[in-house]
Amino acid sequence: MSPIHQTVAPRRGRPRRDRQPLTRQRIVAEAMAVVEGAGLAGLTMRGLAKRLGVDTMSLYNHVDSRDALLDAITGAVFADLRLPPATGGLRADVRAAAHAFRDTALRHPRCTHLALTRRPDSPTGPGPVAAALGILRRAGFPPATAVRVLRTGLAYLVGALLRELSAIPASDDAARRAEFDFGLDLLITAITDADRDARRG
Amino acid sequence: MSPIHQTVAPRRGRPRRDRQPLTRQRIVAEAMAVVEGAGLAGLTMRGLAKRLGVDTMSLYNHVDSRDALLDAITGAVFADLRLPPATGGLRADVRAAAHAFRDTALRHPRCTHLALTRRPDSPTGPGPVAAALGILRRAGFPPATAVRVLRTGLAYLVGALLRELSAIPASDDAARRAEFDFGLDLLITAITDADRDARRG
DNA sequence: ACCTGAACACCGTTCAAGT
DNA sequence: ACCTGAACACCGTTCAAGT
Repeated sequence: MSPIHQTVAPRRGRPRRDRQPLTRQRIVAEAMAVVEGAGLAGLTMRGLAKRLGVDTMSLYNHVDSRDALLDAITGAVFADLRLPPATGGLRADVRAAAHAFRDTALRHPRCTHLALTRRPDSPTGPGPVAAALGILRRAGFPPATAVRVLRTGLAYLVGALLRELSAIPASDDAARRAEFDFGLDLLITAITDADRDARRG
Repeated sequence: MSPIHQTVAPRRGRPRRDRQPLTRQRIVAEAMAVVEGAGLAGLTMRGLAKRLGVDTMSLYNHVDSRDALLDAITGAVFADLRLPPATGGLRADVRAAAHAFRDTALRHPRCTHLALTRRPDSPTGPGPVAAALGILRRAGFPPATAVRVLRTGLAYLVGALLRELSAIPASDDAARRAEFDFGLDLLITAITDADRDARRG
């Protein structure tokens, strides 16, 4: 970032902010930066193009529309989610999965807010969903029940994170974390009890 | 609605869609109808004014901005929420409160989606919040715990309804209702168990 | 007090033309 | 294949003028 290292290659024609070719990936990354900095309303195709040193219409060679760009941001948020390897302990694994989700959310709060509130229902890619289902299946839940338990957990996650993401400027991380864990542990206890009951009877 | 009953009073000047004075309430009600019919993106100040038979700028005598109008819609959605009188049974009362919330949501799905995803954190007016806290306090939860339990329940509600509202065209009401109740009962069991444990130790 | 029209400063996107 | 500029059909909102 120091100016000393800013060796600018000679340019022909109109000055550009950079020489890298425009790609879909660069567009999405820059769009995410704009959303994090200026909010969703601050993301315009014209402003984004200017930041990339490109004509507005060039964006449309890589992205169908502003709406498609928002979908791409949503995809990028969830692509960032990685669940840790399962240990076999139901409580520990559910906790770890929920915290991995929360960590991703806190890494890009505004983009995650966007991702969680867009229509397409499945809030995560197939990878993490399969992993989370695996945790519940290994604990002994039959397939249909595992899906319902997972959906219940996702509902809590989405609601809790939506609230937390909106509260980020207002309250400190430790308080928000305690709040998140209270509800999470309540839910996990319900899940483990349901699991125990299912095994018993 | 029948044309027979459309007795149109004589008019002077340019034809108007109606003669009622423009009020904030009429603006908000019409805006909600637009959102339900055409989605949030279909709500424009210009289009809304046209529907009300009024110049665009007249809206600004009653509403500060489009954003303020969305806040007003959010308020109207939650104003529609009424919790049934509590019976004293924790499970029955929590169930009834959650279903009252869901009923309101299903009455205006798109406006509720808007309301649940807007930044302001408290998703309900003070009335229902106090009532819900009362249910938990009467069950024996100390004040701080009651607040946390309530927030956990609200997180589930918000997440579950957001998902359900997006699924409305796709799946039938009975299936969605069963899905909602599964998670709700799981959560209520966790709450009643925590309550029992708190009373015991 | 409430309503209006013109004007301002923006938008996303289509299209035909460039390289 | 990718980029560009002009143009189209919109936006929300300010402001000064009407009643």
